[in-house]
Amino acid sequence: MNLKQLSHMLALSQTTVSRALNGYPEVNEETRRRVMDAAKRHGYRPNPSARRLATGKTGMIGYVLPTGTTVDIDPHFVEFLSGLGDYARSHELDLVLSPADADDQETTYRRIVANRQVDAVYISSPRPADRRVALVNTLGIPFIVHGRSEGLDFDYPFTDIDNEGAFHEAARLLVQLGHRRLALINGDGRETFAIHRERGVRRAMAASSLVLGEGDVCSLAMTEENGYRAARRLLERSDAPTAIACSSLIMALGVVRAVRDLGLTIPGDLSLIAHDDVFPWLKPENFSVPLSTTRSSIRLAGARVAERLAARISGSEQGARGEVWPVDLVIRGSVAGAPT
Amino acid sequence: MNLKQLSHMLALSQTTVSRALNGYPEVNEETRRRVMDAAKRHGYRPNPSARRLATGKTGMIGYVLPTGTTVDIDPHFVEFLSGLGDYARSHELDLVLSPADADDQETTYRRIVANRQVDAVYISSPRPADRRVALVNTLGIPFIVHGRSEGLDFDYPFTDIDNEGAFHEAARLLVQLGHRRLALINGDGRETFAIHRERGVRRAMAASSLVLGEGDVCSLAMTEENGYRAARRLLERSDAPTAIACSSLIMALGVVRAVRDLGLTIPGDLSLIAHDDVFPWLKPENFSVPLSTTRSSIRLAGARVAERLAARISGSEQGARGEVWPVDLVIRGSVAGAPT
DNA sequence: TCGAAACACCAAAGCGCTTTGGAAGGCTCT
DNA sequence: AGAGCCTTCCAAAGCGCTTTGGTGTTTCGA
Repeated sequence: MNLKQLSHMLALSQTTVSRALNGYPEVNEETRRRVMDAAKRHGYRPNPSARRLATGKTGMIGYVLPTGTTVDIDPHFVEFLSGLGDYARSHELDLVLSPADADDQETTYRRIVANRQVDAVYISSPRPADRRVALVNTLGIPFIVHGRSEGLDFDYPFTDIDNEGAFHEAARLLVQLGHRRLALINGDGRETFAIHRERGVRRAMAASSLVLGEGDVCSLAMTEENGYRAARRLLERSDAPTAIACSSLIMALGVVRAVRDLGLTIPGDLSLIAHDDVFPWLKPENFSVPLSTTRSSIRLAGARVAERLAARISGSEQGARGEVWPVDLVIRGSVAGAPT
Repeated sequence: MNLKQLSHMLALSQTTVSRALNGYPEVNEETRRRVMDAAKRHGYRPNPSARRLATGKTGMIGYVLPTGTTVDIDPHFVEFLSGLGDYARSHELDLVLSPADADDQETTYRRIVANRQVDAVYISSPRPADRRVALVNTLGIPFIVHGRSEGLDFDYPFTDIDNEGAFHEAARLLVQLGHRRLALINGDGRETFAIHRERGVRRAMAASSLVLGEGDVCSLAMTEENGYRAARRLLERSDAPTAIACSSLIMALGVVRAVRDLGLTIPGDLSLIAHDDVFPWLKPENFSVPLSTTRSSIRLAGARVAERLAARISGSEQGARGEVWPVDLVIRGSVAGAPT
């Protein structure tokens, strides 16, 4: 059932039927009702390929997925996706993932924009002076950055959490509890979020004339194994830290294992605070010693990004507004005063 | 730069240029070279929207993503996606995720097929007599099932791992080691993979005249917390199992925690074998007691599914061939003879 | 009563590609 | 030399929608 058939059946022109269906004003309400009714009754759905050729609108949002045998997709991605999908579903949006060589995403961005494959894109895990952000900005496709870049000479729309503030608060608490030697087990140091978190810790320490030494911060991919290795390295030093801030729950698993392997205890020998993106399958309160966390639901962020993308597509959002969400600090058993 | 401009610039018809570019035989090789050359020089890329309207081919594969605030996307998904993306990238395929109400995926399947939004789809986490499989089969779109359904009155193409065989082997080993009371901490019991795994365990036990009691199998969503709860429930019984087979590494984390909480040890009091889908961020060899596993890379499965989908789209694969991959049994420190 | 504005509708021209149905020219073969 | 066949190209008709640029009919103010 296509438009021609439907309009023929209604003894109307395609123009009128199309307009009736798309809510244009220049059509009699009575006629519109007839058209709407017939469309529903015959299950008419405009062919998206045709509509898309005519309008350029696709009803899809895009994401360039870095791939490669050595590239691991972040497990956070799936939670973000949950939120995004949740919103997208209620607005009849689809998401298209365009796999790209991790080292050459630019080609793919150019392709999807040139081909008008999607109405908008989002960018995640941005880095300082991120070239992808600069690229999509000049290409002129609507976009939202999940996270922030830095040092770009233009403004752009983003949704981020207050990573610096979160880790500032966490470190401040630890310092207040008497800890003098802190360490940070961070994510990939090239990403902005990691930089912000480090900045937060440093700022809190500086307020008490403490410094985070070169060896006190580990920036690694967020795996359990890396958490373990980093913790071992830190804790086996003679001036081992008495408190650690950790960028992910998964790494925290490794930290806990290292602590146990070394015959130490939490929080007796080490206080630990980790960032929690809120996974349904791994909860900080269920750690053998309940884990204090800086908490922010990445799923909600996904929904929000989708919402803003939709708003940008429809034109109801414009400009380069960035929004920064506060992060909760949740205290549980894994922190205590510094050992004397 | 569109076809009309390009053909005009070459003083050829659109027909000829189109055919030259698409490798049709009825065009002079010399001409083809000229066309190809000009196309490359001017960066001509056929507009996919137009091509798609004309041919119906989209260059995309589809996946219906169940969503909802109470629905959690499996973290396995992201690993599968890695593999899929890896293959898709090298074949210029994109993946479109269509979010759907988890309780009504049928509408979405019908929509993407009716709208010809994708060339093929894959279905994951199938259940016995899965309606989605039946649906896409009748809708006539090329598809591959990742996993298997059961009790369908037709054959269909799938790629699955030998879940039954894997858990049969695991249980057989445990029985050989003298264990008499086994338990299974499984995934969602409505899914085929879970049924197969249970079947494997039962078969191995039956061979030694053992049975898996009603209370010896827990079928739950694969979270750390559920692993913990299930293990506690099992281990606090007077006739606690001396060996557990577990369907996921994440649940195994919970099992290990429960064992520790109860003051028991692995493998002294409990032998544990878990299924490992091979996550980069959580490895069985890094468990405090290295975990024995049935191992199968879900990432490779993703790549294989993509490969088969591409083959089906191009027509080079047909029929309902199902393939079942063997699973490795990897013995590590978490298994030992039954306590006496 | 007339002209203008408002209303309700339509024919046809895109959007940019593929594909059908030729057609012109050169070749072979008898 | 003429029939028949390749080879190589082309004009035009789709694909199914939106949108432009109207037309005919009412309504309304002056």
